[in-house]
Amino acid sequence: MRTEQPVTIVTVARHAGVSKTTASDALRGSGRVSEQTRRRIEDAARKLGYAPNNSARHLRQARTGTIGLHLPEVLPRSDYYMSFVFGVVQAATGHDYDVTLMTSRHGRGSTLASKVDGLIIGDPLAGDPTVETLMTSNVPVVTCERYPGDKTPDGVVRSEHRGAVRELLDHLRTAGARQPGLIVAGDESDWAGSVHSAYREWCAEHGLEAASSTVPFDSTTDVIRTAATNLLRGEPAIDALVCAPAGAAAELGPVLRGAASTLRPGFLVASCVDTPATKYADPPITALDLAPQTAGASCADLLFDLLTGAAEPGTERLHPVRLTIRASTQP
Amino acid sequence: MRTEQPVTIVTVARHAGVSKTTASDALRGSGRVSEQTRRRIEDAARKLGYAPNNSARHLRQARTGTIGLHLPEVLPRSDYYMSFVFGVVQAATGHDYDVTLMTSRHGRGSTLASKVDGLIIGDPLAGDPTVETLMTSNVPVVTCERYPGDKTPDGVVRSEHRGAVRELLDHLRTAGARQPGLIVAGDESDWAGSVHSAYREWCAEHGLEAASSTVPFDSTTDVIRTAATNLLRGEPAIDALVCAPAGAAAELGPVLRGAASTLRPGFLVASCVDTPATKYADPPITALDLAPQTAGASCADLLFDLLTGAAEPGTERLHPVRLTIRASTQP
DNA sequence: ATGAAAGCGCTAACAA
DNA sequence: TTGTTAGCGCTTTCAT
Repeated sequence: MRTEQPVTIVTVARHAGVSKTTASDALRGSGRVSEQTRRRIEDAARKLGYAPNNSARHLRQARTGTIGLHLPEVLPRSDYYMSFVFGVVQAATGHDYDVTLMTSRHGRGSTLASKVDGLIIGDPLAGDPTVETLMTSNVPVVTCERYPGDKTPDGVVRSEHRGAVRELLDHLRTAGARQPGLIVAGDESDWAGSVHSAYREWCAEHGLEAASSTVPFDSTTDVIRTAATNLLRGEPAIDALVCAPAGAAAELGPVLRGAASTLRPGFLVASCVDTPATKYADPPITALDLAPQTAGASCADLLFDLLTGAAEPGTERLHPVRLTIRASTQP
Repeated sequence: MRTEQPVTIVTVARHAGVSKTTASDALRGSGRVSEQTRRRIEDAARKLGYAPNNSARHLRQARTGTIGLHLPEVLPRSDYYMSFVFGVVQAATGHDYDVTLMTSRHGRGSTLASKVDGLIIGDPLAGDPTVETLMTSNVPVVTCERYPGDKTPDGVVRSEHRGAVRELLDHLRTAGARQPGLIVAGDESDWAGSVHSAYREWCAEHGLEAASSTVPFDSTTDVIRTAATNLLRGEPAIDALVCAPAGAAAELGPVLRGAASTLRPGFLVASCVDTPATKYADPPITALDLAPQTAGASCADLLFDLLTGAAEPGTERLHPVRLTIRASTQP
């Protein structure tokens, strides 16, 4: 039965014998009405099954109560993003905001951003036209990791990837690795760029030649395996492999088993992104835990602070990353 | 500079020298205005950077232009859901709907559903209180897979899992398996229930004793490995293992390598859900491709049809599933 | 402590 | 083909 006519705030007000205004104030707890009438109004609302009309509310308040979330459409190995999404939704919900998803399929034009109060962009890739459009919208934008393009977002949540990678490399060295190689995504993302340059820097400091292979951001396992195979073939001295695309290290099994027999035994493997796949690989893989869910929540919190004025435009917040050592780096 | 006053439809109308209504009609292409003035209005709109106010539009039209998407918050092995989400968003965007995510953290009460025109529930689990609330909302609901509770949703997109599982089992038999075992999620989800009962049925028809182990829907790899180990220990005759939780088969490596040495060689493995993890496991694992992205799109399409009256409440649409044979079942 | 009135931006109904 | 008017449901002045 979808014929029942909608319950508006006037319905409630009438039932409670008060005016629109009083009903509104009571239901939002503005502290303007007496305890007694407030209770009466709340009872009426509950009994009638009143639900506020958000379009009306937002029209009046000149806001939408919604934040947009853009993610790169990377389908393989999406545990990171899924956690990130849940983190954003959880925190946004806590601040009474809804979250609508915008992929790169959403139309261009500023129309996109006109429906939200703010935007969160997870891993903004340089050159993604949708991201470029969103970055120049007139609502506050928070990115997870810096945007490698011209515009600067209003807020950034980022991690000390450089330091974390160095820590990981130091650990490998301690574990006996002499020449670690790197598989890394291209420089479209700030994260991948940081990983790559931290690696090169570390190699230089230790008098090693950097041995890395760059793959596209959304590489499938095929591509990564080929890259690994070629890297190991081209640089026979490599005795440890660090893998930057999320969870991809876990998929290198065939390559590494082959390598372990032709190269030296005790070959080490590590990942720059921890996922269920790395945690439960055989053997479990040492990885950097990027805590995506907390990162997502942090983005939503920062955006909220920007919207309420609690944070200044230009704010950067650091999000902790933790090295998790597992069997794959314990020879 | 966020001080510039907003461009409304009146601004556009004034600039084009027409009335509000004409501007509105022109911009929405109602075919009421002359080609000439339409062009003039569109130019003005573009020049002014006009973007329609959705709250106002939706208030007027008594709809929100938004559909809610609820997913079980299953963090491990989330490739399936991520693809599903992108499918929903893509199709919804095509129909000019936004998608907002609702996890089980969203408050109870009908408030939840009052902000959307319709709901999509991916894998509704019996007993999830949020799902129960959503199911009794007064907007159309589409579920992916049937809801194992009392209420019936307005639309269902589902697959012939029973038939697919039988096909998979037949394939295993052809490949030489005499006694396939099953790891399956509990009956909170219709999908898991179907898989389980199809398995039992098939076993009965072939004069075999069903050897299955039930794990929670959101089991981590730990739990699944333990279940597999116990199952293999308890039923030594098992020479093939079918795994129902998404992608989990790929994480059974250690268990199966152990099994392969103590049990008969040529042990077969298959998964009821294809994911990158099964595709790129070592060896690649035979799996049922549930095509989650298309499934998501299908849900959004059905919901749209229900909203526009193009589909009757109670509609069920079938979504194809394909058996993908890989090395893990070719001894 | 409460009410009355105005108006957010838009579209549908009614005129011209 | 175009314009005028009313009103969606709500919150925010401004009065009382």
